Amino acid sequence: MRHSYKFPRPALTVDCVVFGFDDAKLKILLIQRGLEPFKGRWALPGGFAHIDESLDAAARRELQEETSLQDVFLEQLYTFGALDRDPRGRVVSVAYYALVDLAGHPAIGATDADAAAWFPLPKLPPLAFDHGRIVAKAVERLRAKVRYEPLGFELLPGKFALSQLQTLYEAVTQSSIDKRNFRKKILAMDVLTPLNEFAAQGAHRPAQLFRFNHAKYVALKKGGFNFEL
Amino acid sequence: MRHSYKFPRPALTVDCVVFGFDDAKLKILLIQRGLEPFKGRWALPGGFAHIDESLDAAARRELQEETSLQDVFLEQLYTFGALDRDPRGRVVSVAYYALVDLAGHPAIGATDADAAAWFPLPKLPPLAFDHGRIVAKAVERLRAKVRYEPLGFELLPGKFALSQLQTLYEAVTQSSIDKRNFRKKILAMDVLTPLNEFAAQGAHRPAQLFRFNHAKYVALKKGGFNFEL
DNA sequence: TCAAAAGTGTTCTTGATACACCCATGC
DNA sequence: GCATGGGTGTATCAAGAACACTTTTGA
Repeated sequence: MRHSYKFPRPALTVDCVVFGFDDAKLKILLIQRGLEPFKGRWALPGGFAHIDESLDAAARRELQEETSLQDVFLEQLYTFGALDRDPRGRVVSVAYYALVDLAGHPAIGATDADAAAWFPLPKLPPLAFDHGRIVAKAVERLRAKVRYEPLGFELLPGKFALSQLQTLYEAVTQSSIDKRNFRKKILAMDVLTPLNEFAAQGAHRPAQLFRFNHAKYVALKKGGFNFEL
Repeated sequence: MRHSYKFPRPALTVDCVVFGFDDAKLKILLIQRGLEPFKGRWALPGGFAHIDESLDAAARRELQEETSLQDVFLEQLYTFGALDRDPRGRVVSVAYYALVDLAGHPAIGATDADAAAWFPLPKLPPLAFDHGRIVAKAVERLRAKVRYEPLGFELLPGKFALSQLQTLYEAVTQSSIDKRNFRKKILAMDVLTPLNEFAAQGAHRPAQLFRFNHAKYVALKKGGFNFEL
C-alpha cells in the first residue's frame, strides 16, 4: 500500500437500471436531467454516494428520491471507471439494476422537477454520460441471469397467469417457447402455488393465477435444486 | 443530482483475487502486509486507485507492483462498500479476480518488503479487512463461470494434457467427472488443437498435449455455440 | 513384471423438442 | 356463433450418465 490515503480521490456515484415489464415489452425507467451536464437528456436514476452510507443504501436512496420506488429487487451490476465518462471530472459509478412490477408503478413522478418515464428497450433515447453502456451491460446480465435464477417473478405482479410468465421470458430472452413445454417445465419445478383465482380480461377463457413460492424455492435450492428455464 | 460534487468522498481501492492451479489444488496468491492496519496479516494484492487511471488500469498496476504479474486474465468481480470495512475510514474497494498459470509463476516476490505466497483454497490464513468475503465471492464467481466460459485454460500452461484439464475442473467445481465422458464432451466441442507432443512425467504412458484454440472458440461463439461443461 | 496413468465405445436413461385439438368466455 | 386466448398429452430425438478393459511407459 504505497499510495497515500490522502491523494485526490475520484468522486463516487451510484446509478440504477430499473427494469419493468408491460404489454409484452421490457422497459427501462429513465429520468430527464434538470441540471448540467447533459441538461434535458434522459439518464439513469442515480447520484453521488454519501460518505456515511453503504453503496447499496445509496442506490436505494437515489431510487427512492428520484423515482419513489421502494422495496424493490436491487442488485449490484458493475462498476464503471473510465477516465472520461463524466465531463465534470473523475467520477466512478457503481451501477445497480432493479426489477419492479411495472403494473404496480405505472406513472412514477420524481420528487423534484425532473421528469421520469418508462421506455421500451429497443427505443431508448440518447442517454447522458456512459449510461448507454451501463444499460447494455444490465440487459446482458438480465438476459443471462433470468435463465438460472428466478428473477422473472420480480417483474410480474404477485399473482400472475402462466401466459404472462411465458411472454415475459420470451421478451427477455428474445426467443419463442412452446406453450405446453413451458408449462410442463415450470410446473414440474414445483415452485408455483396455484391459486383459486382467475383473471378474466377479455373475450376468452379466464386464466388461472399462480404465485411464486419463494420459501419453497429456497428450501429446494438448499437441497441442490437449480432453477433453470 | 441533488448532492454536491464537492462533498467528502470515500477513498477508492482495487483488490485482486489471483487464482492459480497446481498439484490438483486451486490456490490464491496473498501478500503479507508490511504496514498498519493489519500489519503482518495476509491480504489480497491491491491498493488505492489513482485519479488519472481507469479501474482496470489500477488493478493491473497493483498486480504488477505487488506480485510482478503481467498480461494475465483479469476481470472485475464486485465492488465492496460496507461502512466499516476499513478501520482507516470510508474506503470502497473494487475487487477483481485474475487467473494465472501457476506453473509459469512459481515463487513470486513482491518488489517491496512484503512477502507473497500461494495458499491452497481450503487453508487460507485469516485475512485483513473484509478480504475473506471478497475471496468467497471470487470463488463463487469462478465456480459458476468456469462452467459456461472457457476460463479454465487461463489456469493451465499453453500446452496441457486432458487429464490436467479434467483435474482442474474437478477441483474448481468440486465434483468428480467420468474420464470418458469428459474427453468425449470437450473434444466434441472442437476447440482443442491436438499437438504432436507428449508429456512424459512418470512411469506410465505419456499423455498427448493439447492447446486451446481461442480463435476457433471466438468463431464458434459467433455462430451461436456455447461453451459448457 | 509391476505400478501408474493414458486412452477408448456402447448401453441406458433422462430430459428436450415437436406437435394439434378442445375449452371457457365476451361480444 | 365466432373470435380469443387458456389449457392439455404423447411420440421422437438428443444429450448425459454409467460402466471396464487395453496400452504405454519407467522403475
